Amino acid sequence: KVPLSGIMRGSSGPLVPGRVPPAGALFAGPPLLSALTFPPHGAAEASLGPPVTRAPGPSLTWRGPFETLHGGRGEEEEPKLCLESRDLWMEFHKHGTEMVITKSGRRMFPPLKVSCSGMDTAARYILLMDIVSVDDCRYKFQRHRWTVAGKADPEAPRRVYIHPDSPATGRQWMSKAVTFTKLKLTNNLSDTRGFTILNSMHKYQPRLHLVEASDLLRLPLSTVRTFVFTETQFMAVTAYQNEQVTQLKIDNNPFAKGFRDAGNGRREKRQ
Amino acid sequence: KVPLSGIMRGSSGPLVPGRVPPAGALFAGPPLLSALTFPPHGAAEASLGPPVTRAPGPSLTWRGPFETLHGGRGEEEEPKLCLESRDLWMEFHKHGTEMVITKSGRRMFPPLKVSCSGMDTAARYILLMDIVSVDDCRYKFQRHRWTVAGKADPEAPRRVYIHPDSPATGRQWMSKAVTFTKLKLTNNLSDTRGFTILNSMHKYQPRLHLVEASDLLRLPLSTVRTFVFTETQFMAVTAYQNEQVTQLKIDNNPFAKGFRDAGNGRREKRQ
DNA sequence: CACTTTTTCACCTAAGTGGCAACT
DNA sequence: TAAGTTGCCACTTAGGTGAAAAAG
Repeated sequence: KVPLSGIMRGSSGPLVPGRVPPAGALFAGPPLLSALTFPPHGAAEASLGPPVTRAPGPSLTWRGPFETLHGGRGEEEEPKLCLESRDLWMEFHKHGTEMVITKSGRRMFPPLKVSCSGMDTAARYILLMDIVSVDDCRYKFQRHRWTVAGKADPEAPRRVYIHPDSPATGRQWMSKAVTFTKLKLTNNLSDTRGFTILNSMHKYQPRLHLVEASDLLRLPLSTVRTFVFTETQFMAVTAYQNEQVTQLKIDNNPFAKGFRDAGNGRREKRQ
Repeated sequence: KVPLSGIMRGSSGPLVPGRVPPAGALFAGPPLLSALTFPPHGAAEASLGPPVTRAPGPSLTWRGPFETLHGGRGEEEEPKLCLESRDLWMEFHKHGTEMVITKSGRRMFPPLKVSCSGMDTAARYILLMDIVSVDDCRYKFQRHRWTVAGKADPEAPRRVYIHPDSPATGRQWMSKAVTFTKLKLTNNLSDTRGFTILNSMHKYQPRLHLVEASDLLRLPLSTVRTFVFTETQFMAVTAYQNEQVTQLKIDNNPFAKGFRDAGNGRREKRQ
């Protein structure tokens, strides 16, 4: 039970053989930066048809523009990401998920959580998340409904969140569900902490990007696979609009336990 | 004030240009592992003379065995690490610093904190910490004094703690003090979490190692510089022995505030 | 016995919640 | 006004303290 290696990396837990420290040198510089500047909604999805704004069926998974640069890998299995806690996401989704954004940064709830499969156990991967706008509209919430309230505000600076376990081997990614709890949302356009900047009252779609880090030497030709779970779409808000969404947050987020009723776990409907 | 890059790495804060994600591939495997298995106290310091067990003067800084593998860099400046909070360390040191070790892992207090200078702003470095025994003795605390109580117990498995910001550019290391707060000490020989394993009632010396990661391709020939601050030596204990040390901890560690007296910040001396 | 280690505890820090009043 | 945003609050989780008692 003693780890074979005596090397530990700060915040990422024990460093067993295969668990590796950061791979900076090859990652920096213009080539990768551009490779990581994933196309915005409009450009990226144009070739795939309009976005599924309301998703009645299961999630849509599609590939990014770089995937085609490498041909098929023959009989090799394809990496897959499966959304965890899908039931909870669907509960929110059917009411219209809302995520609070604040100046100081706010986590998402639920957090995006995926289980991985089909990866090359020995290959090294980087897992990224970004959030793109779903459409060109600004919304308002009136009479218990979201309605379009005009054209979208200017797009905020694009940010990419690299999962802190990156890079890791396929074996490690597949060994347990991967959670993006630490990602934070803000409406502060001049944020310097790397938080994801969104416009309030706009609709967004989180995306995950899987980058094969073994190909880092030949970036930006790396294989990049993009995964989209439409049931994770949400409206960015500075204060909750739909009180059914509020109640779902209170009922399911441990940090909001203080707002639950003692007995039945339900709060009296106010007003 | 807006970061130039929109890339953020999970737990390590914003990823500005030059702040890079992990560099795994080149880091794993036998060559580096052996390079990172720094020589134990006895072997490493043999050529430099006996360790300074009690340091009346300023810290001693010396270089590791790999440093000589690369010749001098001509007129280039040499990297330097300067210990922060030296006054506090000296307060502890003059009484004989003690650090508690537990099965579940305990932080150090004070934490090792250094400011960096003289680095190549563009080069990439990894900063490591390990803790080596100062001598071959087991100690006991009797009549308010530490005295030798026999020969040292068998050495615990050697562990190395990689600072979570690693690797980063010289510019980044030099931009603000670097703290090793998250390192944890344990006496659990079968620890699987990568904590640093120590023997209770033995004397230890923390060390910092600066590795030029630009040379990763040719490890283990990399330049490694080792820095030792003798005023950070400490005795590993499972319970504090010297009550003056206990009082210094209570007075200075925010987490121990509950044991401070309300008024004067001093607790009544018990028994 | 003498000495060291383990466990549990009250008390803290640090930070994630939605409510709400004040502000724009 | 009406709609949206901000700051502060009580409450929560999560985890870092030494004390004290219990155990070895």
